[in-house]
Amino acid sequence: MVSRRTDQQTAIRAFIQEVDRPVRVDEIMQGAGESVPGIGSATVYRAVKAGLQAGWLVEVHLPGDRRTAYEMAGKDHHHHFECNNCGKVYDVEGCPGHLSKLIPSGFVMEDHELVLYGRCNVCV
Amino acid sequence: MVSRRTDQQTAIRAFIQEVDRPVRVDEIMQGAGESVPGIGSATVYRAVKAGLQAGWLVEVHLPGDRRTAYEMAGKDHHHHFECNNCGKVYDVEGCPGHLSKLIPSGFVMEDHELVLYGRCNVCV
DNA sequence: GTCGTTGCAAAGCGTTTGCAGCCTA
DNA sequence: TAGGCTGCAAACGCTTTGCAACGAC
Repeated sequence: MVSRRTDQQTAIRAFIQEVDRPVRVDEIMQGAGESVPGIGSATVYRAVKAGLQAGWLVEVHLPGDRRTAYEMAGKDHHHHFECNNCGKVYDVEGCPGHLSKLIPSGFVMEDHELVLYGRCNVCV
Repeated sequence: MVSRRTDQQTAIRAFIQEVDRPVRVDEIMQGAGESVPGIGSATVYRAVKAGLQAGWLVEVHLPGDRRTAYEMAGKDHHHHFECNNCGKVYDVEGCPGHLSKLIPSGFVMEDHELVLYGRCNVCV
């Protein structure tokens, strides 16, 4: 199975790369749809799944939102900030660290996920 | 609209209180179903929604799981630990703190959510 | 021309809602 | 008895999948 280059795939990847923050499927459809009108949701879902497997995309799960978001992989370790007003999600660099001291003895920590909430610089 | 006490409501609340960790609707149905066989999912969904509004329940969102979990409200500030092996979720006391220093200037932090992953003491 | 890709529509999955009958107060 | 509560099934929103037409190579 050799993959082929199509306008849809190109537009989807270009859009996600360009916005540089986690985006959901509906946003991708809208964004990539400006380059390729009429793009179908199944195509976007298939593209992000392929991106995840290929390793250039990662999932971002936002508590309270049933819809999965996606962003480019390969960034430095970071977390996310969701604006309580406009709903946009931003990357935040840095990490509190030393989290393994929080867990009970006998448990082993392998990873963590942190989401901050508040108001972004536009909505303050 | 005066609420009435029913076996289902009692069983649902008793189960959630008893397990003392976040549980999903399917788990509640199974657990409460031992006291009240044949309990319907709609009843559980309506009960947890009522619990949220009444304030004795809080939602717990687990990244990567589309299903919302619930636990008793009123606990001290805490976070959650999900076992990568058995999938169970445990409360972890404590908090890294000083998170507002992570966000860009111009942003205002109002809240945060942290989930740790790894192996619980049973699955190590 | 081959066969991976696309868009549509149908199917899945968790959750919500309409409704007739049940049961608490 | 009144009207809130329950279970069933249909409806919903997001995501996945089947399928015939399309188009990259």
